[in-house]
Amino acid sequence: MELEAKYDPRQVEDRIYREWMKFDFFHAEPNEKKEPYTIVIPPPNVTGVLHMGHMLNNTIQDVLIRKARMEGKEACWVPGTDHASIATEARVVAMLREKNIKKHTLTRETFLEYAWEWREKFGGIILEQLKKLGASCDWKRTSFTMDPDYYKAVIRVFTDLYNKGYIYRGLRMINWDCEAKTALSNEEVIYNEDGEKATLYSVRYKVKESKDDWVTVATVRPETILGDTAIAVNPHDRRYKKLVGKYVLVPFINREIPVIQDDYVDKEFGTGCLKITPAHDPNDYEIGLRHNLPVIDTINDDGTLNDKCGVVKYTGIDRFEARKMIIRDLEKSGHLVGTQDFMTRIGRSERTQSIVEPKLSLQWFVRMKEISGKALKAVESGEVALHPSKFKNVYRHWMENVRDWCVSRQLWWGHRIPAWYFGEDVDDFVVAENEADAIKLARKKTGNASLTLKDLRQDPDVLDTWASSWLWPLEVFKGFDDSCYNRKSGKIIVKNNQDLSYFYPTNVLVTAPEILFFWVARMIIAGYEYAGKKPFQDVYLTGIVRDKLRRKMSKSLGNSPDPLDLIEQYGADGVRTGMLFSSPAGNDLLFDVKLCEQGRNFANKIWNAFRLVQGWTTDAGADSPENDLTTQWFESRMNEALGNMEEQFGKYRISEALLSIYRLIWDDFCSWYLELIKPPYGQPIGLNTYHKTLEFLEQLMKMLHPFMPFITEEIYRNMKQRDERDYLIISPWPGKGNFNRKLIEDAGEVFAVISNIRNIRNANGLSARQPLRLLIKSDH
RNA sequence: GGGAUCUUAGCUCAGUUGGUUUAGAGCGCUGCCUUGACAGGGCAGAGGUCGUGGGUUCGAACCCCCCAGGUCCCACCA
Repeated sequence: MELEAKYDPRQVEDRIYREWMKFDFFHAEPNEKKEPYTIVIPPPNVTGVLHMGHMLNNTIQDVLIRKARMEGKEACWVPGTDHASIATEARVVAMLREKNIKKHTLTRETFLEYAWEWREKFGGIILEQLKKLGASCDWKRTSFTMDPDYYKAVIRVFTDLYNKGYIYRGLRMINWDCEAKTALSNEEVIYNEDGEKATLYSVRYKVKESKDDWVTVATVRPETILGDTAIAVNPHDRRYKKLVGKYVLVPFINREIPVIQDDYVDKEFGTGCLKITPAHDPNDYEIGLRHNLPVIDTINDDGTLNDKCGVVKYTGIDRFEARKMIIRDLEKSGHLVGTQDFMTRIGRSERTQSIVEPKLSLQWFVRMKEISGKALKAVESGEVALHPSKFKNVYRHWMENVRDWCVSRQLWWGHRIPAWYFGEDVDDFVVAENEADAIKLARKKTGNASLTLKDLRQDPDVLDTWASSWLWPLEVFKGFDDSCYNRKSGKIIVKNNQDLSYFYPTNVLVTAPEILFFWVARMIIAGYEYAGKKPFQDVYLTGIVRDKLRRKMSKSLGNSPDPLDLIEQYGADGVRTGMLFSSPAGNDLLFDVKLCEQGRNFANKIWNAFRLVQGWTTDAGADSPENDLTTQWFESRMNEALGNMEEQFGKYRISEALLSIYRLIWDDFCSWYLELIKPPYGQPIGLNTYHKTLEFLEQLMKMLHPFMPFITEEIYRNMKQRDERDYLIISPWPGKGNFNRKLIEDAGEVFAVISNIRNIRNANGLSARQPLRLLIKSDH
């Protein structure tokens, strides 16, 4: 067989992947004779495309799952996608806008039809891309967070949490996106890094029944003045002692509001007086609660002022336009006493970029403190181990200060909240898994047995995406299936079905630190709450993929290479090793295409080593004691490296494990071993040495396979005649072999001598290229 | 403001409980070699008072304190 001197991944990778698929090597089933090894993929956004972060993340998962598979474990890597409610809805809205269709002109049903259509069209792309990377996922288990069973599970869990008292509907200060008309979680609000320039207005309020006494406050949001219900000063501020208890008048409308004392107020800031607008500022809201202040909500959902503001000319005007008008009017009326530039941080919606308004709103919340206790302990005690462990501190800090989780989103794409309203009162609702149950409950609650579905209105909102993805490790194994939970006492406990009891808890979760709280912590909570068990043993937190200048890779910067282009150019093997060459857990990865080039070069090096060995002829008489010694040395060296790799894998030091095998192959095998045993051109090699060399090559391919699955499989299949189903991907991981440290050390000394000879020859202009054994003979 | 973490060769990072590390790797750099697997190759070499200043110790890159700088997370000031 004549082999090309250049290894071309394009002629190998797709073919090999199809062969693996043909024999169903990726699929795993409960098998009591084998130990399970499970990974669930962090489900990418269903409409997303592969980016460099995915490449890194999924390469690591594939390395781990392939190694486990070779170790004889029942290796199950569950793939899937996330419906990603906000992100996907935003994309569908944008797509419709291009067609000149506005979302609000559509019914919910029509909009969802468009969304599903969109999903059908683009939903599979990212999974196909993963196949290009070589991901050996159990595709038969592919899940989607809005699959019918998954949808049911999410609703079931919501209902259960409500029944247990962990979910409540409450008036809370939330971040409001006036453009998308939706609540945002804190995590979805972004702040400009350096802060932003704003104007701080000094506005004076007249003290009631005084001749010319005024109180001056500072504000950057004069439009909220009309919602003021108090002025607060610090209790220790002597300047204002005499004002406390008096009333001042709100400009324009002359509402009488009290001057109160609260520790929150900073004496040093501005004038030391703070206007209190409970409806439009979180801190003011808290102060309002403490002092029983009325709440006057002056801003509509779309950001315009409403009639509660009390001034007709501002009603219906957008808040920023109204601000301008109010400033002009304050100036005219003599209330504005000064302005100054001021650096502040302005929150913007991650999706729409519009400025976020704090707003009081009825939303659904999960009481996090009550259900997160076990999850905190699990990480503290190491029952769930974070890698690197420095994230333990971060995790603890967050869990100890966890806030209630606002789970409702004013969107259509997602799991619709299973609450039904039957009246105008805040308590006129029921929570149930389905309409039939809802009617029953509503009849009971109202005492009206003739109530029908028509009398009920389902909550229009959907659940936060994470309220579905936190069930991922359970529901991919159908944990909330009808047959697997019991409803005695109205509570749900996941019973172990066959898959679940075998594959759960999973072994490791590989994900980004940025979603440690959104997702990882919540999965741990859900795991203990519903299965009574942790969802995974280890959490491997990857770094962020950055460019050479340490900038985060992003679409807007245009500094992110297209992963598929990279694969086309360097092969999946090359890209995988490129990603891994520099990515210790938790450290950011400074990506450089040169690393992929290094990976591709490595593939080529291996290919040529194979080409050399494959071209040899053999002769039983050509074996020599020198060659025997050489094979003994290499065997030792190889086993030493294998031990190192095992150790590194145990600590999730994947890139170091790769470096071990990289050096073993490049330096020890190619540069020393092959050079030492290489027969003179055209001459045969000793039969024994030859067989040993093939054994070595095979073991090296095994050790490298998790990292570079394609080229190793190709060589494995081609190095000798094999059975139809004898593939490297399922071949056993090499057992621990002995190694002779003395032999390795001695060889090191010998090699140093040889290097020295080479140097001398080099200096004398003699060829250093000739086979090492001739070199040694001629100089000794 | 609260917390975490980092600072080792030109770059990116290892250095495990302080003593075989006279401080290592990969890439880069410099020089030399090149018809016999591979120029996408081979060999060799140069490069670091381990951020600053103290301290503990027989001994510190490693432990303690101070300072300087970087990164990240959380909260957020009208």
